[in-house]
Amino acid sequence: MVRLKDVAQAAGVSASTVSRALSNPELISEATRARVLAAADRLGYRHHPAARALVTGRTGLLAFSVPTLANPFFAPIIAGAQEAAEEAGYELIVAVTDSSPERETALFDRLADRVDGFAAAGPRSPASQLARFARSLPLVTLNRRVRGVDSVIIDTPDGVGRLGTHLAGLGHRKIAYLGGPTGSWLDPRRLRRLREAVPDCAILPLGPFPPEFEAGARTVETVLDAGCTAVIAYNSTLLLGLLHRLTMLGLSTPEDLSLACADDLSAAGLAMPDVTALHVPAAEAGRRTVEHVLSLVASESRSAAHQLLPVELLTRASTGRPRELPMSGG
Amino acid sequence: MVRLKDVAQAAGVSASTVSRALSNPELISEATRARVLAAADRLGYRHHPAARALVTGRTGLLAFSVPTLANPFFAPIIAGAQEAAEEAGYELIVAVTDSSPERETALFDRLADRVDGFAAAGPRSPASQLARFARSLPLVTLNRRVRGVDSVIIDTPDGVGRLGTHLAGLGHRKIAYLGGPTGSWLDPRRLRRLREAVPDCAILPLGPFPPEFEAGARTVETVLDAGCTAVIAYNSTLLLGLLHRLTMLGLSTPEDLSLACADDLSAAGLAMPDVTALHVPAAEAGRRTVEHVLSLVASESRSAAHQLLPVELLTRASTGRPRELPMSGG
DNA sequence: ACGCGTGCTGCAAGCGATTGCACGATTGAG
DNA sequence: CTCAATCGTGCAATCGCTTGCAGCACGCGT
Repeated sequence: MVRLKDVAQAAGVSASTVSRALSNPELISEATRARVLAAADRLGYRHHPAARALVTGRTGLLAFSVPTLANPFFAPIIAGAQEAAEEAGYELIVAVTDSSPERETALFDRLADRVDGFAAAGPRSPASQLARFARSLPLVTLNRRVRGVDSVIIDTPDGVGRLGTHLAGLGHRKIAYLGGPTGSWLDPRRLRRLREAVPDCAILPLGPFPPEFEAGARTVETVLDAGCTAVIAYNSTLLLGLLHRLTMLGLSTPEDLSLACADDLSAAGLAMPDVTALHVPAAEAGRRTVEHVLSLVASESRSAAHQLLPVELLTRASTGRPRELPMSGG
Repeated sequence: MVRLKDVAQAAGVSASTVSRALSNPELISEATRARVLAAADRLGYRHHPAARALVTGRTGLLAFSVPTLANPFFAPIIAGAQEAAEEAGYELIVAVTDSSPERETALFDRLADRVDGFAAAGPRSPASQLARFARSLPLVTLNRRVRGVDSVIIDTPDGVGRLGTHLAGLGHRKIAYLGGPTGSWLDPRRLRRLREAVPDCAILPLGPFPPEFEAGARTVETVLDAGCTAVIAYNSTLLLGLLHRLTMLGLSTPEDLSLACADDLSAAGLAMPDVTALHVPAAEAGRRTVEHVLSLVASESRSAAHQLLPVELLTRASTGRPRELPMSGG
C-alpha cells in the first residue's frame, strides 16, 4: 500500500506538502504541486479513508434509507441519489427499513457515526424521533415533512388533485381511490387534495392496501358495485392487478372504467403507453435529497428548508368519458 | 463524544483494558470486565469506526453491487444480504451498476479500500477483470461463475429445464423462450438446459429483451404465428406484458397458450396465484453470498468454492395441455 | 521459603492522514 | 540597503483505538 510519505519521498517533499497539494492546491506552488501530483499517480496513491476520517471527522459516506426495494418506485430515486453522491465524491449506503420504525431507528443508530449525513425516503419513525435525529446529524426526509427536519416532497397530492379535476371534467361523478400501504405519509394527503379538487364528486376511498397485484385485482368488484366510473390507484402495481382482472372479466378501459395511477409505471419496466398517470421526477427527487444533505454537511447549518417537486400529468387513453353521463334533473 | 479514555477513567482502569474488555473479553478478569461494561453503557460509549479501522485495517463495511434496482428481483436478495451482514456486525453498501461494465469497474475501484469484502450480483465485467479484482479483495459473485472467483449460483437453468420437461409432458412440442437482457450470464445457460431437457421439442428463442412489460406484450403475435403452444419467459415483467396482451386479444391461458416464468413474481408484489413459475430462493441467495464473503474476510483464504442453489418448480394453472395435440404420422 | 509460571493490567508505540505554527526565502517598500 | 510582509514548506502534534511488551501479584511446586 502506498502511503503519503512514500509519495513525499518520491517527490522530494514532506508528507504535509503532499497532503496539501492533494487537498488544498492553492497553498502550494505550481511547480511543487505538479511534481507531487505526478509522483502520486505514478505510485498509484489513494487516500486512506479511515485515516482521513479519523482526523477530519468526515467519512465521505452518506446513508439513504428506503422502506423497501420491492417497489421499483425507489429505483430511480436511488439512481439519482447515487449520481449526486458520486459527483460530490461521496459514497452512498443504501439501507432498507422494511417499513418498520424499529428497524429504522436501529439503522439511524448504527449508521449515525459512520456517515456524514442521512437521507430518509418515506421514513416511518415518529416525528419526534426524526427531529431528534436531525439534531445530531444532517438529515433530509423525502416524501415526509416533519417539523424541524429538512425535506423534499414530490407533490403527488397536487397531482392526484389534478387527476381528479381531469376525471371530473370528463363527466365522472363517482371516483374510487385505492389507497397505499399503512404508514404512508403522502396517502392521506393525496386523498384530501383529491376531495378538495373535486368537491362535486363522490370519492370512495378504499384501502389501505399493500402495493400488490392481487390487492388491486380484488378491488374490481367493489369499485364496480359501488357505481364508480373511475379509479385512481396509489401505485402502479395495484393498477396492474385491477386492469388484469378487468380485462379478464371482458371489460374494457376507459369504456367501463377509467383508470389513472398516482405514480409512474416506467420505473418498473411496467410502462403502459395508454395509462393516464402522474409522471414523478423520481431521479430528480433522489438527487435533490442528497444535494440537500450535502449542503447541510457543508454548512453545518440547520436551515429547515423544504422543497416541493411538481409532478406532471400524463393524460392518456385509459381515461375517458363515463359510459352514461349522469342526467341532470332527471 | 465519549472516548475510550472516558470510559477508562469512569471505570478506573486504563484505555487498553477497556479496549480489551470490549473486544477480547477473555483477556480480562470477570470483575474488571463487568465494571468496564457498566461504565461503557452508562456513558453510552460507541466505537469510533474510523479509528478502529485505521489500526485494524477492517472497516466493518461490505459492498453489494447489483445491475439495477428497477427489477424487484433483487429486492429480496438484498434483504437477505443485509440481514446476514447485520448479524455479523457489518454494514452493507448497496451499489447500482446500471449493467455497465465501466460503472462496475469504477465502483470496484472506488470501494476497494473502503470495504472489507465485495459481493457482486450478476456482474457484467469481463472475467479477467473479476478474477484480478478477486485477488485484491474478498469477492463473491452471485449468478455468475468465473474461474478463480467464488460464486453462488441460483440454478435457474435447471429450473428452466424442468419447466421444459413439464411442458413437454403436457404435450407441447413447440415452445418459445423469451430471453432476458443482453449481458445476462444465466440466460444462454437456461436456453441450453431447456434444449437438453426436451430434445424432442422445437425451441423458439426470442430476444434479447429488456425485462419490460411492453417488450413482453410485443411478442404475442410472433409467438402465436410461429405456432408455439407454450412460452417460458425470462422474467415476470415480460410475462405480465405478454399475458396482458393475450387477454386483450380475447385469448386465454392455458387453452390458447401455456405460460411459465423463470423467476418468482412475488418479490415485486406481482404474485399471481395461477402462474406456473420457478420459486427462486432469493433471500437465501443474498444471505449465502454475504456469508461467503465474510468467510473469505475471516479466513483470508481464497478457496474458489462454488455454491449451487436449487430452485423449486411451482406447477400451476397457467400451463396445461395444448389445444390440439400434434397428430403423429398425419 | 524460594522461584517460576500464569493471569491481568498498563505503558507506549504505532495506524495514516491533516493542520496550527514556525521558519526560511523571496520580494517590495522606504 | 534594511526591514517587513508574503509565500511556500516542514515539524510535530493530534485524531481514537489496538496491541506487543513489560511488569506486577498471586499461586503453586518442591
